[in-house]
Amino acid sequence: MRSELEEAYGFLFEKELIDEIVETGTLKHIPAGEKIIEIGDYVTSMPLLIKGAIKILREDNDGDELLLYFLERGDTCAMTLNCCLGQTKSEIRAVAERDTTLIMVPISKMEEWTGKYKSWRNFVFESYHSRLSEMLDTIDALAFLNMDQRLMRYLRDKAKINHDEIIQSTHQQIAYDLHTSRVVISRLLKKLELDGRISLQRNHIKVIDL
Amino acid sequence: MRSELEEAYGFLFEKELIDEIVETGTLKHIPAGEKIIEIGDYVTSMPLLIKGAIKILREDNDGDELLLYFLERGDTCAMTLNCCLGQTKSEIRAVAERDTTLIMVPISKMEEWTGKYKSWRNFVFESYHSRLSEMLDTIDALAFLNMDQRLMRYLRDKAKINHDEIIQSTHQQIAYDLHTSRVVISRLLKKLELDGRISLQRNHIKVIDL
DNA sequence: CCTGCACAGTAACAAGTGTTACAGAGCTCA
DNA sequence: TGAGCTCTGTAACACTTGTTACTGTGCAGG
Repeated sequence: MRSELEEAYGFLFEKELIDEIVETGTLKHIPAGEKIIEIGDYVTSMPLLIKGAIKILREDNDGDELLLYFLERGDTCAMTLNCCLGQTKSEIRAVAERDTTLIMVPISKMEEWTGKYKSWRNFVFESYHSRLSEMLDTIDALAFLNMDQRLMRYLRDKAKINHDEIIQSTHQQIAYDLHTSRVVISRLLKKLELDGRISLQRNHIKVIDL
Repeated sequence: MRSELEEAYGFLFEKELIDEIVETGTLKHIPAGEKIIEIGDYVTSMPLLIKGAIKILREDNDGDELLLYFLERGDTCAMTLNCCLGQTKSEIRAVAERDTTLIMVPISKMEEWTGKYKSWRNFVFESYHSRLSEMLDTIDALAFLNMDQRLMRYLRDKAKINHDEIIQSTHQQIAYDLHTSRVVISRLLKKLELDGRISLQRNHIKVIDL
């Protein structure tokens, strides 16, 4: 655990803080596709992402979903921070995008470290900062982009987060993430293929030039 | 300044912190409609809202606007916090929705107080928390609501923030905030009037039941 | 009072997106 | 090999939203 923690966070946290994390945190492996946090869950520990990737989803009353953003190594979930500090239920769902390794830190330590370690404070603020930026990007996409551009952005992000130009998704899964219908995605993907920007196979998409 | 500060924040901050704010902060009055922060500005002090209301706008490359949310007394702008801490340019525009009074606190104090005062830390975290929640609401509205529902939500919020069921706006101004066209707003407002939910006059709208 | 302007109402049409329906292609497993 | 399933492609249509154009109304200033 220590070595993994040092690799992902060593340049951020001082040694004493790393020691405390190793002491109180627990390592957790999550296979791809598995749910990590569900809407309405009470969150009692905060995840530090060591390896893998997580996608954060919003859901409305009718069960319709929307992808908010992805998290990578070195990230934490500001939404979870939010819940921990506010002692409220989770407003979002978190799903492992790939096989993922986390360190779970009990929230009881949060307040203590925030007063004690400047590096921890900076990390928490930096997390909020990143997450606000990602939310702004999401809002921009929703407000200012058409579905074809949102789809391109999605494919770019997905290829990047998985370090793979082959995207293993069905049209239906993409439609859920973008909160639209499968037919719309098929239509637009076909158009992107005709434009030579992607190539389509059953169950996966190869990004060529987006 | 002290009395106003105590009225708006006294229940939050300890006396020593209030003293420091009084010492280093400057009071600022902004008339309704005036710009407070422009996109791209470097932000060097943090506003504490004493009186009035502010609206926070996002803009895309074509100059199209979108209202993100309103701020009221006791709020601060997490976006500004963001900029201060990250030393980056403002990603948003802030405009006085009504005549507004602020206390501007230089960012140099921020880091110091964050280590020193637990109440300040809580306030900053609480601000991030509120703003993330508002952003989530905005995303929900964009992703899950039709324009008629977004318009109703807008009118409700606007009436609430101004403590007035008369909304002093032209259709064009509303269209800008919701990032749509004047014709669309006129159409939907007329429908709301026919449903008995609002009444329309030149340059203002009266909320009846939303 | 008249002129000019901003604002609001409305129609007709265009574009983008969502829905329904169906067909065919590819995979799995008996 | 064939049955059953999932996934994809496509057509036809409906709905929401955006655009253009024109009209009328109310207000301000000369």
